[in-house]
Amino acid sequence: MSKVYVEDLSKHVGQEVRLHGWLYNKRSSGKIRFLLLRDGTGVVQGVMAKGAVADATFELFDQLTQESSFSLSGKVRKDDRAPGGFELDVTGMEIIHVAKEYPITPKEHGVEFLADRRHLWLRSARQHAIMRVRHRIIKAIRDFFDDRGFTLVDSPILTPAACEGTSTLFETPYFDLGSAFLTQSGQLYAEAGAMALGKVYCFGPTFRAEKSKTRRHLTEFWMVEPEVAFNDLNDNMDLAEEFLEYIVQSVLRDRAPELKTLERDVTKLQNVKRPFPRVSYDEAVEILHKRGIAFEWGNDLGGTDETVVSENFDRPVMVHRYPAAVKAFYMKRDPANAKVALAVDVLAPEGYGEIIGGSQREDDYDLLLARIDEQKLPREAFDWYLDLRRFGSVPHSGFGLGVERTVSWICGLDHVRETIAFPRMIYRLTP
RNA sequence: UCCGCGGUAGCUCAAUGGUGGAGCAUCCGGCUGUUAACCGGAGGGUUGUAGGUUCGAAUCCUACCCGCGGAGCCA
Repeated sequence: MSKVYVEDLSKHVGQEVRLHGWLYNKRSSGKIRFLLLRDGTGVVQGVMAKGAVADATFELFDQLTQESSFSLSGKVRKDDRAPGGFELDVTGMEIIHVAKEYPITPKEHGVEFLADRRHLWLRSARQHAIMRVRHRIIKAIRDFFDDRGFTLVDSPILTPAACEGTSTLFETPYFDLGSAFLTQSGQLYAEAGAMALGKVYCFGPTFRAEKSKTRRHLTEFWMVEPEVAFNDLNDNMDLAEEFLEYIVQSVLRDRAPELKTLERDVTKLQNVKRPFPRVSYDEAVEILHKRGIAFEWGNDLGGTDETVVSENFDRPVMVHRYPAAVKAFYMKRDPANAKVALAVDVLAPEGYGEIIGGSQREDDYDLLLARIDEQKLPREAFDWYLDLRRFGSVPHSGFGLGVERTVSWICGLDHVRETIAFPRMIYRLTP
């Protein structure tokens, strides 16, 4: 008898197969009994009628508790009544482990209760779907860059100092060298990589010790950061929109059942095609003023400001040329207007906010050094970074995409805590 | 750090000054096509903690603890 997974049942109609999994739920109508087997690839209902299986097998049903592990053998039957399209007429069952009373019932639960049991919560259909979409997004990210000649250059997680000098970092003792900090961005290292390999990306976890308490923040999150030598801001925006289109269309193509489980309105995702609207910060401020928002030129866009701007478009919008004062020291100023930086943020639709932040980098040694001094950053820490402007400096650009915010947007979630298996937040370090 | 909301059965909630309830989960019984199955029955409580007001507090007051959401910061 062949050992199969639920997702492959369509290839075994009429055959006797064996499945291994966990009890998702069971129902009984006396002499006919139904059990839902979950194996990680899907859920299938096994049907047992008294008399059709050995009495000993029929009675095993009573011992099975929710999430008990067991194997089921039976004949695969196509059945339009089944949500997955197939059912199993059970011929045999073997219990592997009888689960203790399972805390997550098929009814509603609060976020704290579920978060405390995140290791079990992952077994439920919704979380399963989110993890599958997340994985597809990450695969799309890697495929996109790999297919376009980028080289993966991983940046260090332990770093000697702040990359941007603004965020609060996690600090840890580091032998005789004092303190190390968990990275908040791999960008500076990616720039070094781009000068060596042309087109690179780094992809890893990043850490922010800020006490943010919102639906868009985690203290540990994943970020992918491409960096390309000889790309200017426009090239950077071209890359960003092609990238996002590729991710969204890949998920739409390969994860339709999961999006359905999540009850995601996919028509909103189908719009995500090039070209994306590009508005300058000045134009974004105009949009805000037209909506009656008292926004002062020079400020950064807040969460609600971003939502208002993005509501004007049916796909991600790229806002470029922000006031230099609110942006990082390494961003190049616009030659046409020294007050603004050649920066771009990509705002996701439906109020999901900033999912990409990027810029053309300052490639002039003297200007970069002046910025470092202006922001009172320690020169020594950036000496290696300045080397990139001493030895064959070139125009270059890149951006960072926040994986969790992207997953949250594509899945239509209301909080990023569900986008990663074990979220780390200000008041949560477990499980 | 600031602002707002909340904490009652294992879970989700009701009870707003007068005998703490319901649904689900658990246990027992019934049902040959159930889809968060359904029907009948049972057990299950120091109402977050400490103090105060009152004849009487889940309910009103004070402090603290914990959580949630938002702001700032950012992806």
